[in-house]
Amino acid sequence: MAKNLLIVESPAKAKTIEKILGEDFEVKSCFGHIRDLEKDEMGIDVKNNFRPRYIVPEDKEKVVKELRQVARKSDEVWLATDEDREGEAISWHLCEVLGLDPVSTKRIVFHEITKPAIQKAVKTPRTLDLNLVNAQQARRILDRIVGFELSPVLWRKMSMKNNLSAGRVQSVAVRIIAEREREINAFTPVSSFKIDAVFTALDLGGKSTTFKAEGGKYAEEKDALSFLNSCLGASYSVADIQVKPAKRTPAAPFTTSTLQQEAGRKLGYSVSRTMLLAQKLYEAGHITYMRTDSVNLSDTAVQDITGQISRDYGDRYSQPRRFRNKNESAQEAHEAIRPTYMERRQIDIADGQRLYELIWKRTMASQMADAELEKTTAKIRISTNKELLSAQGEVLKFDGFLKVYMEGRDEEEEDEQQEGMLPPLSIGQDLPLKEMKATERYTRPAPRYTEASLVKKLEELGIGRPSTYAPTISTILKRGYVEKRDKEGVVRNYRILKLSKDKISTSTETENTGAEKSKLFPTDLGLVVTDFLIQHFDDVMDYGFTARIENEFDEIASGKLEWNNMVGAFYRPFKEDVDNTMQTAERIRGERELGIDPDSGKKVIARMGRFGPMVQIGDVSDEEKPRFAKLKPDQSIETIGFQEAMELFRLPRQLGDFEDSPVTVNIGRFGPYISHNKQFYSLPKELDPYAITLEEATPIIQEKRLAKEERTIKIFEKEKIQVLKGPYGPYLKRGLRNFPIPKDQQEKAAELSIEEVKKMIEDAIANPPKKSARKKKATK
DNA sequence: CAGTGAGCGAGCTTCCGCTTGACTT
Repeated sequence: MAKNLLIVESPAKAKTIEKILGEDFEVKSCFGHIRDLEKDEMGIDVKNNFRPRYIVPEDKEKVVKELRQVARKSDEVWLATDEDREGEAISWHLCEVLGLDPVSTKRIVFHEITKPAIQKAVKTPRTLDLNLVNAQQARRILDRIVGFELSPVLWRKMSMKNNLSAGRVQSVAVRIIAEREREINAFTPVSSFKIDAVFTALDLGGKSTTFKAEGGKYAEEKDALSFLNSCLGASYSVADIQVKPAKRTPAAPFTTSTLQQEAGRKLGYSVSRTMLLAQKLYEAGHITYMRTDSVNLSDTAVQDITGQISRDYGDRYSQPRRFRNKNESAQEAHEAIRPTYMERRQIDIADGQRLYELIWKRTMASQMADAELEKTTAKIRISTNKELLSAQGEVLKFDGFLKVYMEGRDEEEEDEQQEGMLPPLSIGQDLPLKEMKATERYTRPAPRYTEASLVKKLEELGIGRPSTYAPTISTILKRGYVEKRDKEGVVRNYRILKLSKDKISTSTETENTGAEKSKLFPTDLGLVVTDFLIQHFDDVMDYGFTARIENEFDEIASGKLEWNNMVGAFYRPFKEDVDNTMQTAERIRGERELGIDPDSGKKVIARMGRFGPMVQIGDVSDEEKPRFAKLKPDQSIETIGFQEAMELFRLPRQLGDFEDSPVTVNIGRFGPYISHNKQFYSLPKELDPYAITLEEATPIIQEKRLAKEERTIKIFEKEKIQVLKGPYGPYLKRGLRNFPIPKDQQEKAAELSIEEVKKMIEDAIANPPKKSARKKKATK
């Protein structure tokens, strides 16, 4: 048995370190936190100065048991958890659980897993920083208080009884989405007319080529038109040329958040997919740790990278750089995300190759030379007019880092101006005009968030940590506060005024606008809950809340503040808000009045109901019962109009009784249908669900029933299994699902026993058709 | 693919951050 036990957080790290340290050390991993607050009564003894009650969670018992065994047999235990607040706390919990003295136990840290770094760390151990541990406890306890006090408020005040939750991170994440949505809803596009002209000139080879120049913007069509009019009969010449050098600098190597953003933009991955693949790459030893907020590269890594650049592209392309973190809250326990060996281009993980390549390129580019450009601006004079047109061109003089990598762009950063090449021009040169246009362009609202741009925003606000970005998004989706979906655009007209061959013509064109793919939309539930939380807990919902408490955690870490005092100062007013809200606030309904129903004279309101967003005519206090209608999936309490709401009450329609049971028409997920006696009959396309009568409906029911009888071979009433005749032979139906009958037994379908049928269904479930086979069919 | 939508009240849910497998469909 080794003399020393060294404990790290990650098992992948443990393996490598054990090789480096040799026989004197046994290296074990604790798999992150090993203790957490008990769930009963928050796990906090509020009256006793917020004394926390920690327990070892069930899934960590095995790990702790093993660590205890090894620790007992070792002479000395070394704590080598990550160098940040959480890591320090994990080490402290290890002391508590393993019976080590927190004042004398050896604590070491390293930022890279190389032989010299680890040997140096072992030579210079320190002891636990208990102030830092206390800062972590304050963080943990405060998050528990916020989450476990706010969530029950929602359970009490929301009529929807699914498991709602609120917390310092998730609730602000939903708020960001909600506010963007309202910004978009409130946005009114303003149009203006942008002038651009196309000229012809000779290129370097003496061939005729065209280039574009831009003019001014006009708010009104008539002003744009009068400008074009003023250009009739004009001649054009180069008034001025300016050439300026410019450069572009590579982006820093990846952190968790930038990797998630870039993988989203370039590969279309969700943040959880990115993290899943990155985890695989890390475990296989291909990349450094994937949950980090540091842009730092170790010295050995920089050597490896610059060496690779020189070999691949020559010394001119190599330019070692140090990147600094913008974000002060970065805790820098790890390096940036980079390949462990730059010479490795291909990896054996099929799914991970594209992500690996992205990381490889970004890492290479970060240590490469700037790209050098030459920007040319030419001013073009109009003989009949004082205005100048401006043409811009860009020439890449030296590609530098662009040789391997170009950072992707978010929608909001996109500018419409794209710079191409300009032909050689000289001052005074005459330019023949090919055409000039004034195109109507509309202002656009800020785009909805993608998963990755939400992560970016959260990081900017200092909310959440690399290990929680992906889980936070999963949580707000799972709770139904937010949905990820596409939105179809709407068609809009725009005007074009064109000057060509000294004549002006006008036309109206159409464009599709507002279409979005895979974006985050708030649900009515998300909007209503966010409003409620802001109304009653504006401090916690504030975008600056996390930053403010982080400052206090830092003060605790530096010994200037007692953690219990800090938590107490937050708790007292917060708890008062919670108690007041519990007692006084009404049920959350998110109510909006839409108008008055002309038939009954009663109020029409949209609100949140027991089963989700709904419209209601009248009130429960009225003599007559109120009428209710559920909103369709694409409708929202926030935006539904009166007419649209009233439409919802046209269905379902009761047509009358048939065979002593009511016949009802409605529109379902798959189109209009009739329901009768718990059976559904779809409506032929030519029949209008709003106009169909009982006389028209009954034949449909009878026909379908007849057809069904003809198709039925056998029914097992008790088990609700049917044997049916299909176009390809007999098959089984249980509930809504169909199951095949094996070919050799199809002939005796009518004689099948219940045991045989049940077995067939079990077999079919156990051996589902292969995915690839189904996919092929679907794509055909 | 129904209709439900008030309120009562068992017994349930919930946070953030650190780590991976062991599960099922």
